[in-house]
This record gives sequence, C-alpha cells and structure tokens, in this order.
Amino acid sequence: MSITTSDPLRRVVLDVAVAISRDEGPDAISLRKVARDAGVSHQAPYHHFGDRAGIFAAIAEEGFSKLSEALIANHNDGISGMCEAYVRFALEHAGHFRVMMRNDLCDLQNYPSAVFQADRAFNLLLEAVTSALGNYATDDDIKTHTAFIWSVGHGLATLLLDGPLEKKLEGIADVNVLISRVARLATASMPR
Amino acid sequence: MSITTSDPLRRVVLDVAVAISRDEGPDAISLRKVARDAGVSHQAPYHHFGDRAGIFAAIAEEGFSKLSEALIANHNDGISGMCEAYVRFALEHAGHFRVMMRNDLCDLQNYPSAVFQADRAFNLLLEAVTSALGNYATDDDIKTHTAFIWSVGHGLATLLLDGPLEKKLEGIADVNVLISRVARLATASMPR
DNA sequence: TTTTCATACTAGACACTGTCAAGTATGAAC
DNA sequence: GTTCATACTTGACAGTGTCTAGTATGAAAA
Repeated sequence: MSITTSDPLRRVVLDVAVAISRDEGPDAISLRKVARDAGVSHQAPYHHFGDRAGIFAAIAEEGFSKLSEALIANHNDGISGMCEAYVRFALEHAGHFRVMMRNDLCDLQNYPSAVFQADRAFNLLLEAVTSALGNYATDDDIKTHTAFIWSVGHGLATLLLDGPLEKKLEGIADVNVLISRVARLATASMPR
Repeated sequence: MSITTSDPLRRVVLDVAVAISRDEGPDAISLRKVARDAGVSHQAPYHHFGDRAGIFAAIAEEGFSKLSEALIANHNDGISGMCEAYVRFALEHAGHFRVMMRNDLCDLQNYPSAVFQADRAFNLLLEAVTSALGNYATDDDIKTHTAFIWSVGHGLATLLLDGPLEKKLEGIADVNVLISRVARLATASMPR
C-alpha cells in the first residue's frame, strides 16, 4: 500500500486501514501509525472520521455497498450463486469483511448510511430466497431459509478467512471448488 | 462477576476475562483493569499467562474443551444434533466462543494444548459426518460435508451472537426454534 | 539449621494508544 | 474586509501491554 500524499487524506486513511485490516485484522489498525505513514499529524485522520469507531463505520459502509454490488452481479445464478458470491466477496475484500461483521468495533446503529447499505445487501438475499421459495411460502419459511443460506455463506467465509478450515481440510483441491460444492449443498434442500 | 480474593488468581483472572468477553467482546479485556478489580498489582495476571495472547489461548483451550463435551453430549442426535449443539454452545458460552474463533488475538499454533482441544472438537464433527455418510463416501465427500455442516453451525452462531440476524428476522418466534429448523435444513441434503 | 530455589507476586519505567482542547493556515461567501 | 467553515497542527492526558528488577514465602536439599 503506497501512499501518495496528493491523494485526499480521507481516502488514504481508509485504504491504509483496510489494508491493515486485511493483513493483520482490524485491531491492528492504529490511526496514529496511519497518520505517521501518511506524513500528517496524529489528529489529522480524526478530523475526517470523528473517532476510531467512525473509521470502522466508514469501512463497513463501503463494504456493504460493495457486497450489494457483488450480490447483484451474481443475482441471476440463484440462491447458490448468491451464496458463492458472498463467500468470494469475503475472501476478496477481507479488509472490509472483517470490519463489517464486528459489531464491537462500532455500533452501526449510530451510522444511518452504514445501516442503509447493510439493509440493502440483506434485502437482496431476502428477495432471492423469497422468489426461490415461490408464492406459497410462509413468512416463517422465508425467514428460516434466509437465516440458513446466510449462515452457510457467512460460516464458510468466516472459517476460510480465520484459518481453521483450510488447514483442517487440506487436500480439498481448490478453495473455489469447495465454495461451489458447499453452496450447492446449501440449495439442495430447497424447493426448485 | 464477584471476585473472591481467596480464589486462586489464575481462575479469577480467567473468569473475569471470560465475563468481559461475553458482555463487551474480547477487545474490551484489560488485564490491568482485571488486576485492579481483583485487588492485585497490574503485573500479577501476567505471571500466570505470560502475555495478553496467553490469556486468550487459555480461554480458547477451555472453550474447545467445553465444546467437545457439548458435542459428545449430543452425539446421539446425529449431525443435526451436533450442529444444534454447536450453536447452543456458542450462545451459552459466548465469552469463550468469541475468543476461540479470533485467530488474530492469539496464534493458537503456539499453544499445543489449545491445538489439542481444538482438534479434539473438530474430530468429533469429522467422525459424525463420516459415519453419517456411510462406508462408500469418498474422502472428498466427507470433507465437503464437514465444511458444510461446520459452516452452517458456525455461521448461525456468529450471526446470532453478533447481532444482525435476530434484528433482521425478528418475529421468528424463538431463537431455539430457528436453530432447530436451520440444523434440520442442513441435514436435509445428506444421505440417510 | 541453613542454604537453595522456584513460585507468586510488587514496583517502576517505557513506548504506544485514542481522545480532548486549543490553536493556525487557507480559501470561499457575503 | 470580515466571517466562517474546512483541514489541519500541537500539546497534554489517562490508559494500555510489556520489560526489568526486586521481594516475600514456603518447600526441598545440604
């Protein structure tokens, strides 16, 4: 991550923070270090984000926005395609993903624009499940299946990102193959 | 969490840390604060755990041990029973669970006894899947299904713990009902 | 009985962190 | 020419993990 001082500081701080989150996790982000690397004073970043939680909220908002785009791009491939897209997004945008799901880093409720993006992504999943289940599905069915699909994608993404799975299941050829197979298992129980 | 100074300090520190992890997340754990609350010097806890990562490793080890017990206790209920047990364990032992899955807090590889407990829990799942799939399942099938089941349980646990799911799917009657239903969906695609 | 030695701490210092408060330069709006 | 918001800088503060060094205690060894 090279820092060009001509970049607007807000963008620089965000990019550096996301890169650190990707490589060492969100907790490794030190805004003072980011400021030093960017060649500005230790308080400069805070001007743009208010406090530490503010930068996490900004990362989360950007992440949910990108997630929505990823889900839309795969929305023709049905539920299993969306599930796959979710996992691939997490792996490709690990820096964002790690922050998005860490409610303790910042209470997203305090950042309405972040909530908006999160809801947008969730609604895409909800709509996909609703249309997959057909017209006669009950509200309960829809919610259960949504929770199920989200759980599969989220669980696989988290396990792959945080390590244990790949080591335990090594020899599974290719992560991409695993993702496809798991996503297909997830939809095997759904009506077609 | 009341602190009885007659308790051995190691146990006290562990209990307080787990309670904080449950209520505010592992990052809120300050060993200096724990020491103050326990009425000992700020370095006393470090004597028992070496450094901050050491206490996380101890919590993780204890957690995986408890998880194995929970899985064994439900091992007669098949794969879906194990999946349910995993999620229930996470909710009931949130303080431990939050630490167990946070590879950035401590690299478990450096703590062999923690790795041992983690492997023990994982092997219980692997064995259950192997026996559920029957004798003619390929190694690939076993690994795929193991990843799938683990993903479902882990994803649901994480989503329930970190909040977004319950809010999004409110009105789903009872969390316990949701867990059972999702676990059943997870096994719907498996041979019987 | 005295020495040795590990255990379980205490005490002080260090660099580092996020955050609060107050100041400064700059450029646009009126 | 003044007002005023924006984008910073500077300095201080409490809090943190960790390093180093010291102390009390009790059991084992001489």
